[in-house]
Amino acid sequence: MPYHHGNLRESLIEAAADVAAAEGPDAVSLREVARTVGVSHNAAYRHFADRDALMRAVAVRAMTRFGELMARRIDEADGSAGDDPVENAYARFAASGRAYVEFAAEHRGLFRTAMTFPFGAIQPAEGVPHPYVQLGARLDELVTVGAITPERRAHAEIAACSAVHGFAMLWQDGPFGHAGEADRDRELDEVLRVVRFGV
Amino acid sequence: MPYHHGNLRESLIEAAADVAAAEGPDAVSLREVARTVGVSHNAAYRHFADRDALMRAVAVRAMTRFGELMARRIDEADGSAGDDPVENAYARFAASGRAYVEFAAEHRGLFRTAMTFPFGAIQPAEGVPHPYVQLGARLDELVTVGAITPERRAHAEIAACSAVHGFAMLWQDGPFGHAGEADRDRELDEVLRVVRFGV
DNA sequence: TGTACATCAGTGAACGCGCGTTCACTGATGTAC
DNA sequence: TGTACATCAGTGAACGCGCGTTCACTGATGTAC
Repeated sequence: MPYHHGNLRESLIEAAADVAAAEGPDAVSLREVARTVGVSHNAAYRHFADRDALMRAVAVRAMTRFGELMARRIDEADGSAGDDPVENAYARFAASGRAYVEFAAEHRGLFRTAMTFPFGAIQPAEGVPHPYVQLGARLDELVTVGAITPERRAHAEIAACSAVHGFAMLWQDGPFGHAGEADRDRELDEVLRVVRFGV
Repeated sequence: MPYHHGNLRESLIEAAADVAAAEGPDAVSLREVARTVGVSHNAAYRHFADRDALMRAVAVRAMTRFGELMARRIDEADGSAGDDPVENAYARFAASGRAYVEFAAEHRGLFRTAMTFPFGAIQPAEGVPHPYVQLGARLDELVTVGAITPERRAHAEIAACSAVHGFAMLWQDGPFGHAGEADRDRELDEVLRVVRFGV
């Protein structure tokens, strides 16, 4: 073990996210995290002012990764539904919802940590759009393309966010049994279908 | 302050729920709860084996109150939509969803505490049906009455639970701004409308 | 190219804190006779 | 009706623990001359 870790800041964030995934963000302690990384418990103070600063850093990383993943998934979906602009807008909308659930499931610690801060308190890194902004942009697109009326946009947003967020929460800890990734995607598609034909 | 409190068990549960509402279930400590109630910190051990037993008792109370509230709201909605059995079934279904959000909002501490236990681990008191069982019964009713097909029932349940649970979560801590009770009910009705016409 | 020195990134001991839990105890209450 | 005694419901001191944080320190690295 070299005296200088080399990448301590990043390693601490990662270890904190791991604890948060398993036991919740409240259970994260500086000492345990430092122990995991193999460093004395106050080496962390070289990189973070205090425990709260570490948790904020975890949340910022979460928002950044979250925003990146969503942008990528939306991009990948572009054009997948053919030439019809309405279908395309729906495909991009569905992709953003799927990315939401994917991130919550695969990066549980990051997601849960970000959720402990008041909404809007944590912004992604420079250049990465906030996930909720991206979701909102999908709805704007649906309006532009004539799929939903401007008056119904706000309601649609609330319905879409609720469904997607609730699904993400309940799939993991709730009554749905979290069978496998394939089942998850299939059920989520059904939920997104309900949202699409309900709005 | 008399030597015998008289109702210590109940008071401890209530105080624990209050802390859970404000700072989350993880932040509940036996000592603080006892302090709040005005009793020495190990008087609690007369009523609960340990901290976990207290939290379980809070969760059981939560499920019981939750189940009672939902049953009452469903009952109140019965007949409110006229004689059409389909409309009546939808009215009862919507009432159960509204009760879900109402409980999560007005009994935040109880709700959050119940949520910390794995799904199904906590049952309501004798004679009170579990909220999710009641929600399921509403869907069965919709099938019986011919409003949805049996094949779509499972999907409808997931969509309904997701939307309602997500709405409850996001209204409080999320981007929706939790304006007032009236706004909440209006928006929730919109979400329930989306679910109704989506399934 | 070598060396003095500032700076950076870590160590290890110590502090005070609130916590869960246990122990030995005491005040209040109910019941048998 | 009075009294002895078991039982119940509380008190207060103490223990050990892991935590966040601070302090004085040291090893490694980079840079000016």
